[in-house]
Amino acid sequence: MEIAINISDPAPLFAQLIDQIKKAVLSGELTPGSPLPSIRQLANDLELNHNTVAKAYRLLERDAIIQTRGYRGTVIHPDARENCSVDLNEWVNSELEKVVKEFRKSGVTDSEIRIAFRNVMNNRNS
Amino acid sequence: MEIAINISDPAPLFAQLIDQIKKAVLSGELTPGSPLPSIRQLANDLELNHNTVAKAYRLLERDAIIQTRGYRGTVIHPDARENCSVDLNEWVNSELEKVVKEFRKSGVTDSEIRIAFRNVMNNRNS
DNA sequence: AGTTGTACCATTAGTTCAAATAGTACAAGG
DNA sequence: CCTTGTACTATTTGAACTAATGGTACAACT
Repeated sequence: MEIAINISDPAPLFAQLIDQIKKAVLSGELTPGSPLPSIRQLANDLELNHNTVAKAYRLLERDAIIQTRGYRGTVIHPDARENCSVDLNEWVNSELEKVVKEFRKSGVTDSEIRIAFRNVMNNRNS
Repeated sequence: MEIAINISDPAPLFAQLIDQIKKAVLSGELTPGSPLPSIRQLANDLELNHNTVAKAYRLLERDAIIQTRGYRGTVIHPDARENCSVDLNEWVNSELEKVVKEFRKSGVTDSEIRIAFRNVMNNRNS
């Protein structure tokens, strides 16, 4: 499979990686069980840092699009195709939009919302 | 009434102002109808910018703790005392905490939550 | 020995935002 | 004329966060 990273693209590199692998899954180029290049190998080919590739792989595995098997390498997840259309980020987006809309309607300042958000995010027990 | 601003206090100046006026209301030092110094006057006394004081007054009026009457000055709101205990910020905080907790439980990255939040806040139509 | 994913730490550059200051301007009174 | 609250714009300072890089290390397997 071919992966092309565009440095001048404003999208983050790890996000470009995720997008391209998802597209390859949706197009059928990658099917369940298909092996993916190892993190270090891909990082080397694309001239990226291994941590950048690892970040993309970590997120893809969380969304059950790939499966990492440790020393046995990484393959496409059995349910990859279905999970490609489940966008966790869209869910987060719409949930946040609901509460923010309520806040604004109640006259809460954007600045206040941001401060409250920062408080919550700094609480590891949330 | 006496207001003391502490520059070395990490709390923002406008927040210190709000706190002190609220305390004065709760202690009974300021009762409904009591006049407050004008924005420019208070700014001058405390050696603050008038915009900083105006910000505090704006928020106090939104929470119905003071009443601004334009050229007739500013006074304490009739329901000031009751409204001092209604903390809008705490409501915002707990609402946000609920959704963030849900996100984290679903494995959403803090970074992803922050990005989604930024998106929502930049949408004026939320 | 070499490879796998994973988990750290530190650092750099760039962005975004909050807080505060400064200045100007307006209408409505006194 | 002076004051009242209000509403802008612009700017500066500092903090916080992201993305990405670089480096090191580990256990488990070939």
